[in-house]
Amino acid sequence: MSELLKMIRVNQEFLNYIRVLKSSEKGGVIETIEARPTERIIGQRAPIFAVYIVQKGLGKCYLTEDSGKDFIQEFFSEGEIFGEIEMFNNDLSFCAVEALTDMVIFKIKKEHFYELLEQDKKFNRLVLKLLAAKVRYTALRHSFNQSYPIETKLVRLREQVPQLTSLISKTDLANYLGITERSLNRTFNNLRQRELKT
Amino acid sequence: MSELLKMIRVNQEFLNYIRVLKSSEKGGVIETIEARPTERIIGQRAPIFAVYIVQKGLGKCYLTEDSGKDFIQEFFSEGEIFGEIEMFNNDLSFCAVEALTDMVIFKIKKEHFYELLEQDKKFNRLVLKLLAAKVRYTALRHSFNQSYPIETKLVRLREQVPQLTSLISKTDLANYLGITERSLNRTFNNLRQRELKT
DNA sequence: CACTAAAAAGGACATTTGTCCGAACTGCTG
DNA sequence: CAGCAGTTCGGACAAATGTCCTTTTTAGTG
Repeated sequence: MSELLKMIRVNQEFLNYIRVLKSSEKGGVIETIEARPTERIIGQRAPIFAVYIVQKGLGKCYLTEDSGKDFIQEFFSEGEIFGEIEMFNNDLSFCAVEALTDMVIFKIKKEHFYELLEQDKKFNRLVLKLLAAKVRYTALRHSFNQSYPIETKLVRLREQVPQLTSLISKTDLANYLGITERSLNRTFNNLRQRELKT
Repeated sequence: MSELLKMIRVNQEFLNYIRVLKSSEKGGVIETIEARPTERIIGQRAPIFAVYIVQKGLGKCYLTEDSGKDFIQEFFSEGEIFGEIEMFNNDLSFCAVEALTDMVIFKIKKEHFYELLEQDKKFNRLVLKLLAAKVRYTALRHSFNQSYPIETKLVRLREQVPQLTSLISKTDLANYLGITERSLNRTFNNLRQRELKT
């Protein structure tokens, strides 16, 4: 469970297999692109023509509500895929994806993605698996987020990611937790105070 | 989007196809079971040996946090599948599923589910599609839930499900929204007050 | 129809979180 | 190093939500 709730998503197994494919005779369908920090790779409500798999670096997947608030769904890193959700129901993207560090990303065009799904059993199975993991992760996170006070959430994050605040800006952290920066700061202070006393 | 955020999940397309399968020569692998209100179909943290598809009735999928609070992930009705998430990663179930009304449910054992995935392209595609829809739904709901006050959430639900309170108990509603019953009542009262004034 | 036990609702107060804005800090530039 | 612009932080107050427990309602039962 703790593994599953990691805030920074990775999928080494999938990445490995993409690399295998890339160096096979069919590897031509797998392109490589790069992105610099703050660069937007896909936009919210945009039509999607390819899936993307993170090879290196860190990105965020977030959506902007009508109220103007941003909510971060996931931070993803090595092996995480995005754009695939939209492929299956021909939907517009519900998240924007933006680079936080320099990123290197595999890109597979829609038609080739479909081909792989149909013709490559292992690929198909890995995609099923990763979708299931995303459902599970998203559901558990939602439940956790609703059920505990901010302080508990922060403590958990820090346990997972010791370099938390150096990796991720406070604004992003607040948007990931669905709270304001003010509340985030306050909670950090409370924690610090309490830790000093012991 | 409004369609996607329906609180009571259905999947007519999938149900239709299961019915087709059921009356095909391979239909033997699809069993039918029934459940009465309050009956638990799968338990939290239990190993799962089959997937289930709702044919009729209403159920809830919820998980109990360490704190003792219940959080309802979904209400599902016709065509919704459950137990499939656990199949792919060999996990224990993260939700319990319980009947709210009389239910009729298709049941497909693990090994037959795998067979179908491998041998039936259409089935495979439908499962991919439905997993993607679940990710999308879960993600959008989480974001919405974090971003708006209780009142907004309640108003939306009532628009969707006019018979809201007769269909679903207040306790369940509160657990679906991740709030206490007290807050739910208060919000209902506020709404009522305001509506009387106009 | 009065009486009671159980369930649902609501009052009073505490706590948490958000909003608004001024104070403190940072990194430039002249 | 003074002065300034942009950014971050935190104080003061407001609003939302939770906790606890009493009151009210409901649905039986003799």
